[in-house]
Amino acid sequence: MASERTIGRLSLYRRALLRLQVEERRPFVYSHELAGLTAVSAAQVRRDLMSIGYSGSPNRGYDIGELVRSIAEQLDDPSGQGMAVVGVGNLGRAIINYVSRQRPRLAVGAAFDKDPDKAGRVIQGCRVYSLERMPDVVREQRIQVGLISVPAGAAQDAADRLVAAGVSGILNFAPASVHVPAHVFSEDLDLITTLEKVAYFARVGKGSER
Amino acid sequence: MASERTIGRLSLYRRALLRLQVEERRPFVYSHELAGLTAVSAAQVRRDLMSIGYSGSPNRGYDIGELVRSIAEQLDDPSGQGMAVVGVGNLGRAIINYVSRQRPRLAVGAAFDKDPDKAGRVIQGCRVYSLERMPDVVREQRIQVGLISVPAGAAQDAADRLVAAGVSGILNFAPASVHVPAHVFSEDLDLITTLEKVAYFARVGKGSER
DNA sequence: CTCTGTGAAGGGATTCACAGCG
DNA sequence: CGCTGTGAATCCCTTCACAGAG
Repeated sequence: MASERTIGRLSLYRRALLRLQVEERRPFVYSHELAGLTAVSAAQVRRDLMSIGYSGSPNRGYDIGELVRSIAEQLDDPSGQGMAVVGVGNLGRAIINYVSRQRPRLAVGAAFDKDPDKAGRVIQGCRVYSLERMPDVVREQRIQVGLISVPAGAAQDAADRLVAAGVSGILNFAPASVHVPAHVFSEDLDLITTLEKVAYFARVGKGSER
Repeated sequence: MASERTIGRLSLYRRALLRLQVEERRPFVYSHELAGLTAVSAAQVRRDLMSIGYSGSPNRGYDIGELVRSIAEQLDDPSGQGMAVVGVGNLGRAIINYVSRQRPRLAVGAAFDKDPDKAGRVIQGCRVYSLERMPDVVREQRIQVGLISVPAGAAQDAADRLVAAGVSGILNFAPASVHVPAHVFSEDLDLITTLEKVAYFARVGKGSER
């Protein structure tokens, strides 16, 4: 129902809302306030909230508590979703670290690396397994999402193994696109490419977004 | 001239082309081959190349060498562009490491951290300065792009300092949107948000892209 | 009044589909 | 033939603008 862009923004809204709830003890927000906090237009915010079927009140705005619950109902799996990281290099370690520190509803439950020396270690509360163990571990821990942080040349193999093991979502940090079957969702998050884009617009100019 | 999306893909194409050039010694590619390597449609590839004014030949495809040069002409600053990282935590270190390992045309020339103990150290060939030194260092090294990898609460301050120091592009990894003046290009690259999006589509399904 | 919810309009980006060429 | 280059069509996303509600 909700589009890819909308889902991304819902996650953004939720974080802003939680911050509002904790820092100020505010019970309501207007669409334009939420917009300001997330660098999105007010009309866009209303559209997005409409798409999850949540309604605010014209004179008080949106009830923050209820809204957070509505968003959670969309985004979160009630039984929790596990994730696994493939590739425990610098970037992989930083990701594990970062994600567990932010404590979202998603936890990195396992890591995999082809280096046998790394297997058996525990990084940031996350055990490292050999690639061969992937099918078992993924099944046992009901892992649905795989993060790929291996070198470019190994990315497709990592994706294939993840798919074979049964994950249905992949976030690929490697500087190479991976191909997956149609039933698997995959997103490439390419640092170098993004960096080159920013450098380009830093040079030729093109106002910021919002 | 070229749109934001197109610029991102040009960077993608270049990387694929360079790999083709090195690994196979192929002189030409067809749009559909380049498309397969980058998870983009063939028509899209042709459109993008058209937008930078490069023309292929109907029977041999595109000359890889010339095409790489054409893309470089668009993307790269002939005199080089410097970058700086603000926030030398786990993520910041991984970024410095990762970027310098990939050796793109962009080099991280300096890092900044508010922790005085970190100032003076050198990480992966990159010196860490105190935040106060930013204006000088940015000017001296002609740094145009700033990467923000500080905690959410410090992101806007980091952005303000970077802008004041004179950068014209910001890539923000912190989980909070930053606001910058219109003449500065800024992109938020939010790991948690992206992760939640992948987890969502892993759960509810929605074929992969391409 | 100032807000929300939303039909309608607008704007981009992507794909279609085909002419033209070697 | 099979490819490129490209107008036209399509699709999706965002914004406009206003009715409706308190």
